[in-house]
Formats: sequence, C-alpha cells, structure tokens
Amino acid sequence: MMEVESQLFDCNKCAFKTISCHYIGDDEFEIIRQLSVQLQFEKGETIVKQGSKSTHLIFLHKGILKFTYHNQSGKNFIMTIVAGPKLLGGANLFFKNTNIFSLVAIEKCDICLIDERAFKNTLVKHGNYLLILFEKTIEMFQSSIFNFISLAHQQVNGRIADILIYLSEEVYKNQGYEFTLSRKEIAEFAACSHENVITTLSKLNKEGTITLVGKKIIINDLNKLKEISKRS
Amino acid sequence: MMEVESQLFDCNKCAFKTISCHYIGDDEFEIIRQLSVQLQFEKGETIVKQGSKSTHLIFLHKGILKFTYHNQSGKNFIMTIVAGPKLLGGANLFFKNTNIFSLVAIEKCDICLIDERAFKNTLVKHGNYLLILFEKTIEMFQSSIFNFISLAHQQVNGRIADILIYLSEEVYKNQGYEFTLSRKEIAEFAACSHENVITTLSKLNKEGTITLVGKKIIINDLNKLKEISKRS
DNA sequence: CCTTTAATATTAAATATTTCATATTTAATT
DNA sequence: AATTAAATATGAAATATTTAATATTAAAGG
Repeated sequence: MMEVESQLFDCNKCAFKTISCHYIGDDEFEIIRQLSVQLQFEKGETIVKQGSKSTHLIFLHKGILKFTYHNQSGKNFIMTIVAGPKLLGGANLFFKNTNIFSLVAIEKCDICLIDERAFKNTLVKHGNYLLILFEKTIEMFQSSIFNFISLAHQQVNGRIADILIYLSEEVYKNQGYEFTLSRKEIAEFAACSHENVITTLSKLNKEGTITLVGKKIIINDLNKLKEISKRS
Repeated sequence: MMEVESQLFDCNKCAFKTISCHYIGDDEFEIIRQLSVQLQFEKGETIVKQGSKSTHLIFLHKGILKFTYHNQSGKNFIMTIVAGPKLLGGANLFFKNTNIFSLVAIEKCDICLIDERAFKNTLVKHGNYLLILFEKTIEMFQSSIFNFISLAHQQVNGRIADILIYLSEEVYKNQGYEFTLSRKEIAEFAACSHENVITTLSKLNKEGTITLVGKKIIINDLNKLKEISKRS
C-alpha cells in the first residue's frame, strides 16, 4: 500500500463527487473529502481484511479488485470481481462492524477511504442521495447473486463460460482482455479445482471459442459461450 | 390468494408500524397504510412472480416463504427462506422494475402489499428511517449469501447440514420443527438432486443425528451437524 | 372405497469432479 | 546464466453426484 503525498487523482473530477453533488452541496462534500484518504494498492495487496473492524467506506476510483471469503478449513472463494469507478460499502462495510469479506487488488487500484461516520451524518440528511446509494449497493449484490445462481445450477464448464462472459462484459468491458487472474483464482470464482479450469480453458482454446496468448484472452465466439452456459 | 374484508391483523399492533413510527409520524404512517392491502396466501401459492412488474413492497406479517429463481432450462432454485415478520422489498422489488425472483408461500402467509411510491416519498424525507431499512435489507442479503458460500465450497452433506441448521435457527426457531418443505424443495435449496437429499437425510436419521417422524424433524445432535458442515 | 398421483426411498450404472502424480513452461531470484 | 519457485498442463485413479429404474408409502380426488 502506498500513501500518497501529492494527490493520486483530482477530487474535483472524481465520479463519486459528481454523483454526490447531485444531491448534496459542495460544502457538505468538502467535509467528507477532508476526512478521506487516497491510497494506491498494487496487484495482490489486501485492501480490506476479512474479520477486521470496518471504519471506512471505500470508493474504488480506478482498478479492479476481488471480494474474497475464506472459511475455517482454509479454502478461498471469490464472491465477485468489480472494476472502478464504484463505491464499495453497502455490502461489506456499511453496517457490520467487522468485515465479512476481504477486498484484494487484482490490478493496481486507486482508492479513497471515506470516513463512515462523517458520511452517514450527511446521508441521513439527504434521503434522495441515500436512496441512490442504496440502489447502487443492491445492484452490486445482484451481480454477485447471478454468479451464485450460475454456480448453483450449472456444471463447471457452464460456470467458467459465465465467468468469461462476466469479465468481458462487466469488468474489462472488451471482447479481448489482459487476463490478470490466475487459473487458481478462476477456480476460486467458479468454485472448482484449478485443474478443471485449466482443462476447460484448454478445450475452449483448441475449439477456437476463445484464444489464449500469454496473459491475453480473446473471446472469438460469444454465442458459443452463451450456449455452453445455457445447456450445462 | 384471499382478499380480506375484515382485517387479517391489526395494523396498530403490526411490527412494521412499530418500527416505522420510531422514525415517522403516525399521520405519515396512516398515508402509507391507506394505500396498503392485506392478503392471505396458502401454502404453495405464488405471492410474487419472477418477471412480473414490481409495484409494491411486501411486508411478511406472519408465515414462511421462499425466494425462488428458475432459469431457461426450467430448473428451480431456492435462494433463501424467511419467516415473518419481515419487510421484503430491497432485494427483489425496490429498484428493479421487474422482479428477479419469485416469492412463494411455504406456509400460510399473512402479508401486506405496500404501495412503493407512497412509501418512497416518505422514506426520502426521513434519512434515519431509510438507513434502518437499508440495514435490514442488507441483513437479509447476507443470510442468503452465507447459504451461497456453503453451497460454493461444501459437499452435498455439508450443504444439507447447513440448511437444517439454518431452518432451525433462523426460520422455525426451534430444535424440532414441522417440516413443510418437501425433499425436492430441500434439493432446490441445496442445489443437488432430490435423491441425494433423501439419502443424506435417511443416513442422518439412522445415525441418530436427527429424528424424522412424519413431517416432523428433530435435531438431536447440533454439534454433529456443525461438524459435518465444517469438514465437508 | 378405489384409483390416481405425488412424495419418499433404495439401488446400480453413468457421469462429473477432485485428487494425485508428474511434466513442462514461465517468471522471479541469486 | 543458473536456480528456484510458481503457474500451466495432462492423464489416471478415486470419489462424489446424477440419472434412471423400480418399490413403497402417503395424500388427493372421484
């Protein structure tokens, strides 16, 4: 983690400020801003640790991170993967005083730690603002719920197909993308063994449905993936 | 579904009113109440249908219902099961204009349909009220997320053990309970075949960990169930 | 009361998945 | 450049799970 002397990004151009100031005054935002800290995390660094106390909301300004959960037996599990800009708070941090998930950077992440108390004070004064945040939070939940549904009644190749589609459409927003996730991480997302991921990806690669070159993946036949997802 | 002439339950003694009137005035609640309708649903009846438009929040006054999802291939899946009194809205109905899950009664349910618009109008005026509802909604999400986690990295017997514990602790609130769910429904909750459920329950019954008598189930050895959940 | 249907139960065969063993490639470190 | 560790890859054996076939029991309808 790197604390930043000069600002990482300009608060006046930040998406969080833009949304916020539709509902609250610049002066009110300034109070929140002054209690906020910008930080940068490298790939692999833990931003929030499962089990720790939650005292801040997190605005993911730029970058990609994963929500992870690990159980007593030491198994890791990826709940969802999100790309900035996005406010992370409702799920993990808002009301539970200990975090139920960890947040770990998958790519370099520019984030902003927002003091929860100052933020809540402002929120309760602006119902419409709170309503919008509520909505955004629910949306994020839904994206992970759809992964769970896929996971619950699809077989491994269908789940992996779904993950490839999700990453393409919601995270990297491109048909081809630099694949910063290891096979092991995809396994933690798809809830299967990493061998299974490797086998499935190799097969898709050989078929030509996707192309794997080094760390890069290109989805050649999106319909085929959707078909696999449907029928498995 | 039965529309009720005389009131099913007294609005003045309703838990929803009690919570609400900590934050809003009786006169404001009265406006919401007048736009609300009491309904009774029998076991098996669909209260809200996946895909339909959502125009109301639902307060589950009394009873037990399931959140279900069915995919294109016709497979059903139970997301979670909840017992009243509980406000259902944030997840399914609040912001999406079509419902992404169905709600189906597992036991006789007394519910109250609350006009969404009237409710929202009041909410935005009372930040603290909205914040509490936000919190309750997130809590409900979390309970289903823990089921998903169990589902994601446990084997079938561990998942079934978890479901038995969940039903005992969160839904029926008793070590023994009248089991209104069929084996098929447990299978839809545990995301496995119903044969698997039957085999697992029979085994637990023979071992003495649980006792099955007709529709009744008694958990004799909670620790054993928790152990199964841990090690699978 | 009889008939039909649905739910519960059990087993064997088929399939899916994980685990294990081992090899190769890639990346990181000295 | 050599060494080590990590990631990727593959196949066989072990295990878990589903499917299918069939029987029994309980519930529902005429």
